[in-house]
Amino acid sequence: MARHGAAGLSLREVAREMNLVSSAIYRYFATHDDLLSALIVDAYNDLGAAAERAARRSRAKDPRQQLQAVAGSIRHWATANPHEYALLYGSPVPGYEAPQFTIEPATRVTQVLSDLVTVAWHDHPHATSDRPELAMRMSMFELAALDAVMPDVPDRIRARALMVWTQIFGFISFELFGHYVGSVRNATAYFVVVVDECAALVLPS
Amino acid sequence: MARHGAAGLSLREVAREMNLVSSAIYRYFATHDDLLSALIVDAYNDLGAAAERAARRSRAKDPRQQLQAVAGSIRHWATANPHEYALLYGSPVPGYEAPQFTIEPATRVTQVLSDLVTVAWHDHPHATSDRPELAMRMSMFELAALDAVMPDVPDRIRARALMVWTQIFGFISFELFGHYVGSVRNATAYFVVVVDECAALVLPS
DNA sequence: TGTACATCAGTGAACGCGCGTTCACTGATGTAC
DNA sequence: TGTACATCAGTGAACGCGCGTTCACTGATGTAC
Repeated sequence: MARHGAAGLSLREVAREMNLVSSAIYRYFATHDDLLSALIVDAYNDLGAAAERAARRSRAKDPRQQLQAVAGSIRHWATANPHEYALLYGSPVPGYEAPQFTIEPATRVTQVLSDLVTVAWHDHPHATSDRPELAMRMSMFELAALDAVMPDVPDRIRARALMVWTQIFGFISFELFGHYVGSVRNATAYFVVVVDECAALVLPS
Repeated sequence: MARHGAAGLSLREVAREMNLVSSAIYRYFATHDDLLSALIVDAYNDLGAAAERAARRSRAKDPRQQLQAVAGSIRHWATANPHEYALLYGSPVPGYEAPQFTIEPATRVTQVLSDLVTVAWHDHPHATSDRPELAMRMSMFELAALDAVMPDVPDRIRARALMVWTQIFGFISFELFGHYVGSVRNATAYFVVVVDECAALVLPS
């Protein structure tokens, strides 16, 4: 229903994009925040579906290429839907608190990355490079939700998987929000290099 | 002048925080965008100064601890000034195009990181771990402004320095914008681990 | 098959609000002679 | 030392605009008998 207007933040703008009068929105959503939540859920599902599709299509390839495929699909989605991306990963909307039911769609894209790392680990358990200091520090912080997400994967790999997740979205945010202007000339090529460096952190070489 | 109101985006809000009537702002800034630019420049300088201070204070320590100090100071500033951080690194303000003179203040914090890597490289030129594939890919993309920034440092280290920069700000954005809720329990401890992993990428071990 | 009524999707006018911007003004401070 | 005038920092009312939200409404579609 609200699929068309996902670009804009304002209720009236969304209505306009759907060729509706502003009050007609209240037929579907009780309040502005409800509309926002629906847009957010829609966007998360759209992104999640894109990542899942990329993972499915690259299933036969080696883990590194799978990561490239998934990361590339995330970046591609973000570039194609910059407003939606900013809605999900940009500054939080002031006064808006995301309700519980937005969490599950948000985890879909994360799940894809986690599964990739988990499968790769199970296939080659000891093949990932490691540094002892990191393992030592692991008791200092705890990963909560990831307990269920990456079963049997050691904490140091989990910590790095979270880093990779951060790196990918940090890259996309920097690129879309203009912080690479003047520093990176070919963002697409640089992204491939970055993802490859990430792969070295969490995947068997 | 505008130092007090750096938290809010709206001209009237800034005026309010300075205990001024909204029209009084026009004594100092011709338009809303000019005010915004001034706030942005102020915030970049504030952040840059904090990072420079951290670098100066940790000059005697080893490169890894210097990186921890600088990264920690960036995160500390962001946590203490979340609105300013969002203004600089969150979603771009719609319709606002940052003028040229905001670029130089923006590079201050980057410069601190670059200098750190450069000095460490010059002290121990061959001590940084390396992977051949990365060096091969380097011809595919080009770093522009960094030519002047990290003299004599090889491209593969430059590429990683940019990754580290991205990782640090990606982390802070994820933390401040709520994407670690449910995944990371002790963000401070995890940040130390992440920065240490970053150090392994660009600094001599 | 035809009439009566309920449901549904959307309209259009109106509200109060905060916004950026303008404009004529006030009153304090500084400078000239 | 005192008066006259210019400069300066800020006031306060007003403007048009887009916003979220309300409310009574219209007209098409579906259901009951």
